[in-house]
Parts: sequence; structure tokens; C-alpha cells
Amino acid sequence: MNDVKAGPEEEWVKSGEVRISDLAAELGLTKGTVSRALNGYEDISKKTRKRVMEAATKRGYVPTTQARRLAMGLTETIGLVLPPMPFQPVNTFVSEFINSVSAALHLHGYDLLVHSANSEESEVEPYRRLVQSRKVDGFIIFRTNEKDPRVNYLLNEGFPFVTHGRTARMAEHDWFDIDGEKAFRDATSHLIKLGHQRIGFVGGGREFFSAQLRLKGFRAMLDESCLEKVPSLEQPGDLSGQGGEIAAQNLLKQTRPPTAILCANDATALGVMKAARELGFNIPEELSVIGYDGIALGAYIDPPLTTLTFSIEESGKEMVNLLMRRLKNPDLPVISKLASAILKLRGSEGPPSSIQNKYMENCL
Amino acid sequence: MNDVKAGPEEEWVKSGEVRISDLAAELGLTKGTVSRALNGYEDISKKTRKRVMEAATKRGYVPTTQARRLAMGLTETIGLVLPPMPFQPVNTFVSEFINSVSAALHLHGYDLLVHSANSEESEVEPYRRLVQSRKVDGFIIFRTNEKDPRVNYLLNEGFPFVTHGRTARMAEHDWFDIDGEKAFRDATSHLIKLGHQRIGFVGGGREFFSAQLRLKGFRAMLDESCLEKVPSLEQPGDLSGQGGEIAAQNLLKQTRPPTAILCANDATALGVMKAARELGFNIPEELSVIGYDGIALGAYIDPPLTTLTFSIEESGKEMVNLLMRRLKNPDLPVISKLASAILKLRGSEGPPSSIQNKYMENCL
DNA sequence: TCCTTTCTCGAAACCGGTTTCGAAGTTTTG
DNA sequence: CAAAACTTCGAAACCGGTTTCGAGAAAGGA
Repeated sequence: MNDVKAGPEEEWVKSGEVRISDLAAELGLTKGTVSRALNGYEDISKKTRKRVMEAATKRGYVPTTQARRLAMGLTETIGLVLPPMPFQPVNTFVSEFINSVSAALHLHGYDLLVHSANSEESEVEPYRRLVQSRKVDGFIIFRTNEKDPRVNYLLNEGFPFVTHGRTARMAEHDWFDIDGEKAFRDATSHLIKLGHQRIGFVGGGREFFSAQLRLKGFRAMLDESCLEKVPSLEQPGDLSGQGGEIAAQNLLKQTRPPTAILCANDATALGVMKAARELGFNIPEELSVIGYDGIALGAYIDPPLTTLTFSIEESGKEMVNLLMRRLKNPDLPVISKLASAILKLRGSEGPPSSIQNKYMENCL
Repeated sequence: MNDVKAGPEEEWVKSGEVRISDLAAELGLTKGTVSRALNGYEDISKKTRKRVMEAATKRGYVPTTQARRLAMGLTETIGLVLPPMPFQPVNTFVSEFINSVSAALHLHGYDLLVHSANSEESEVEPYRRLVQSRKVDGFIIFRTNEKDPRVNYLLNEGFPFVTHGRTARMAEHDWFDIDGEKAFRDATSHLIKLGHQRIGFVGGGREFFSAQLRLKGFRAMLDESCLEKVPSLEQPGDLSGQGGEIAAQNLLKQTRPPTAILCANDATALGVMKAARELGFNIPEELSVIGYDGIALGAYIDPPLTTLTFSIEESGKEMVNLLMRRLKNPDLPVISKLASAILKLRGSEGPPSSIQNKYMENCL
């Protein structure tokens, strides 16, 4: 009875020509009645509802979104503002993330509005514009800073949002994050078990909360394994390949260079590997390298990059769930979700060439 | 003054939200007059206009987008549907493209609606939905196929759009494209000048027009240089790393393997390099490899990948220009724009180890 | 049989703007 | 000084839906 695909050859009407008033007139009803029939109100007889539904599908009626939204006082749209891009982005997180968020939103009947940030204006300006013009009902925010102006603005405004990543005010808003601390504990532990005793670390910018948590995990595992925390082995980075190169040079030119380097992300790791090659270090024989992000390209380089990886699809889906819950009931208590990254061994790490000290001799 | 009524109607309105009727009441005008004053109609006295403008900025009045759009009968929104993603994309084209398109649209007061394609349904379904629900005024389409159902649908529907890439019906719609044919002529020419005589080619899927044009450019330059077109040196690919690996194995296990391989994109090139390493070919000494896309991380692998690159920002900007022109006047003749890619030499190509034949001996 | 309940649906207000039309008031023209 | 032309703004229709309210008809109960 519903074979729309079979043969619409008869009287092919252009989409979007039928309004609700046309339908009502055709059926001898008022548009209010038609609207209620289509929206499943209980005060419409089954017979009438059926008539309306059939006429609607036959005529290809689809309600005009703008009108529905105006009447209902909501936009059914979520905003996502792209942070100012570096000259050339290095990973595909953004596109995968947009894809998964958009798909998840669609299941709830929501659309995704993507806005780009103009680097000349304040970071919150795009948010302010979208809020004031009432173009969106909520926001998906990613790449948070510890003190995040966007979060401050939206909290102050009482506008719904969910972040990917924690912030200083994480107790006040819903958030989703990857447990970077645990991830780096795991990676560090893995290296220690392989026999490494001098492990370098290349971090991200100090403003990124996530990068700090990764460092924290690294340090925690050193402590736990009774390894000394050598300040010179902790180098700052900027999440870019170039930052990795510079940091690696600082690490590898030391009198006693590390036998392994943990990197805050894969781009940094690639920079580290490049610098290592140029300084004559063989990977993984003379230097182990581990990254974070799980970029696909990492599998194609030589040696393939061992990395910490997580499901971007899950991230998007979970964040949308959190946001939908919030929109449905703004007064619910704040909740959050922490997902874990897994260590994907691909070959850029191994035991150090010579194990100088006995493993964990004086621990425990 | 703002007389705050504690009426039940106040609860619907968020505190601090000003609408046009509030402004009108405050000024002792009608909302029609206020609207015209704000929109620069000529039939409003300078004095009144100034009063209205000042009150508007003072009160922070911003018109509600949904209402404006309904009244004006347009959405001021452009749709972009993400094609089904491969499991893990290797290049950052999509996010950079979205970023540039969004920024360009913003200059025209348009928003970008990003929709993801559900791989279980027809490719045109998302477009149909967006058209029927009148959520967008036009589309940005990328990654076109030669016979593209999306293009067919929209052309049939008479709905505005611009493609990134040509199609079989390119004479009927506006398009922007990179001159892949010329790009591959250039790359091939570069290899020939280095002394290569047996050059392999790994293509993209046959459905992609762009991949075909790249092959065409490759062949054209072989012809021009009087080199033989060896069928076994042309391998099909699928624009993925894995496709590159398989193709490279087919090429390098031949009795007389090529001394250089041109790849339809960088992902393919990475697969080719991986397979080459595994088969014991040194790059670039024993095998030159050239890709296409200019992914940033190509600079960090060993050796850095020589590639054909183009400005994604320009692509987005130009496409938006084409689309805006079309929206402004739907009856204008179809136009198109072809941009060129440039060969970015990074080190994965060089002269062949032994030049067996004299260069272009019997040509000309 | 009459009154109350329940089932349907029409009428109209409403969402928040834009735009057309015409009527006052003002200025220019003859 | 009256008629014509121009300014300036109010009134109301409109965009295309949703939702509230109540009326008329049908059904149920006493």
C-alpha cells in the first residue's frame, strides 16, 4: 500500500509545492485539523487521520521547516563552531567528528549548523551571534581549554552545550572526554615493561587541559614504577609536527638521551620521528616513539606508528546523547562521560637496545 | 523604561530577549515601521530611523532568524552532504573544505548545514529530504562521479547547486574543479625529464571523473614524449592506502617493474610506498613515487612525499561565489572555473638508478 | 426520553518577522 | 491659496505552520 518507489511517473509534481492549506482545502478540512492529524493528536478520528495521511503522501506534502520551527519556538539545530584552523590541519578528527555528530543528531531530528571562526575576532563572537539570532538550540564544543571563554559565555547565558574535553568549570556543564591520563599511564607502563628507564615526553600547549592530563598520567606511572622524573626529559610541544621536531632535537642531543619518547599527539610523533631519523636514531631499535590520536596515516609510515586511539564515532554519539538529554530537560543535574583510549601497537616501539638497569629493582 | 510584568506570558520569553514588538511599543511605533527602519527603507525619516537604530542597539535587539526567513521565503542556508566516509580517512580535505566554505558563506550572510549520508539509503535521499523540507536554498557538492545521481536529481528539480568536480552533465550546471589532467601531465613530464621511461600509474575508481582525467593527463604526456603506453603499468586503485598496496605489488612484481609510480592521491601513494618498502625497493633511488592532494603529514614521512597540491581555501571560496551568483539570478548561463594544482617536490622522486635508454631519443 | 460525556473538528490566535497599501500631514507647485 | 506631489508612518495581510478553545454531533447513562 505504500509503494512510493514503484511508479511516480504519473503527474510528477515538483517537491515543495504543496502547503498545508492546499491539503486542507483538497480534503475539505481546516489546516489546524490537518496539522493535528499528521502530528498524531488523539482528537482526530482514525478515518480522518487515514484520509489525511494518504492525501499527504500522495501529494508529497512535507511541512516547511521554517514555519514549523517558528510556530514551535525551537530551531531543531545544533551549532558547531570550528576553531581557527592551523595553516594545515594534521589529523582527520574534525571531519570524522562532524560526520558522527551530524549522523547522531539526525536520529533525533536535529540539524547541524557548522560555523567557522574568524581568527580576527573574539573566540566567543560566533557563539554570541548564533545565540542572539536564535539559530541554534545548543552547541557542541570541542578542543577545550582549561579556562574556556566559550564555556564561560554559555554558562553565563544559560545556553545548553556539551564539550568534548574537560574544563576548569567541568562541574557546571555536561562533558565527554577521553581518559588521556589513563591512556598515558598505559603507554608509559608499556614502555617500562619493555625495559625503558629514560622516557621522554613531548606535550601539547599548556592551555589545553587534555595535554596536561596526559602529562599527569605519564608522571603518575613513573612514580608508580619508582622511576625518576627528569625535568629535561619533559619537553613542551604545540601539537604540531614542527613542535615535535624541535622537542625531539632537545631530547636527543642530551648527553643521555631517552630511549623512548611519548608524544601528546600523532602529529608531534611524526615530527619526533623525522628529527630522530635526521639525527641517526633508528626506530624502534634505538628509540621508541608512541603517539596519540590513531591517525590512519600512521599505519603507512616506516615503522608504523604505535599510538593511542579512540572511537570518534562514539565520541560524537555520546555527546549528542548528553546534549539531547539536556535540551529535553534543562534542569537535570550535570553529567559527564569518560571513554578510554586503547594502545594500538604498530611497531614504532620495542625494548631498548641495551637494558642498563634491572627492571624495577628497587621498587615495591 | 522597561516595565516588567509578572504575567504568565512572560515565562515563555527568555529574560533579556527583545522582539520587534517590544521595540515598537517602547518607541510608540508599529512593528512594521520598526522593521522598515532597520532594513533601510527609504520611506522612514532620518530622525525616526536614528531613534529606532539606537533603541535597537541599546536593547540588543537581533531579529529572530526563523521568523525573518519564513517571512522572506528563503532559508539563507546552504547544504553540504558528507559522502559516506571510508573507515578512516587519511586526508584533511573535508574539514578544510567545510571550513573555507563556511567562512565564505558567512560573508554573504548564509549558514552552512552539514548533513551526513546514511550509507544504507540512496545517495540522493539526503538531498531530497533537504529540498522537500525547504531547509536549504542550495547545495555544495563535492567528490562527483561521472554519472552522478545527486546532480541528476537536482538538475531535474531545478534546485541550485555547485559541484567540486566535473560530471557528465557539466554543461548544465556550475562547477569548480582542479585541472587534474594538466597536473598529471606536469608530474609525468617531471618524471620523464628525470629520465624515467617506465612509469606506473595507480588510478582511482572508474566512477570518479577526476581520476579518469588524471589518467588522461598521464597518457597524454606519455604520447607527447613518444613513450610507449604499457597497459600493465596502469593499475586500478580505489583512492585508499590498501588499494595502493595491492596496485604496487602488481606493478613491482613484474619482470620489468616501473622506475616511478604516479598515484591518483596521497593515500594511494602511502600504500605504494609501504608495499615498495616491503618488496625491498628504495625510494627514491629505485622507485620514485608521486601523489596527489598535498596532505600536510606527507612532509614528515621518509622520504617526504612529493605531491600535487592545490588551495582548498580557494576552492571553497570560488564555489561559494558561483553559488551566490546562481541564487541571485537563477537564469544566468552556466559557468565554471578550473584551478590548477602545483607539483610540490619533497623528495620521494628522483632520477632512476640507471638510465637505460637515451632520453627522448626518437621523439620529435 | 433527557442529560451528561465523549468524539471530532472548525475557528482563531499565535510564532516574529516582512511588505504592501493607503491615509494623514507636509511641502511644493500653479 | 488651493491643488498636486511628496514624506512618513499606521494598519493589516502575509509567510506556513502549531495549538488552544469551544461548539456540534454522537454516544452513554439514568
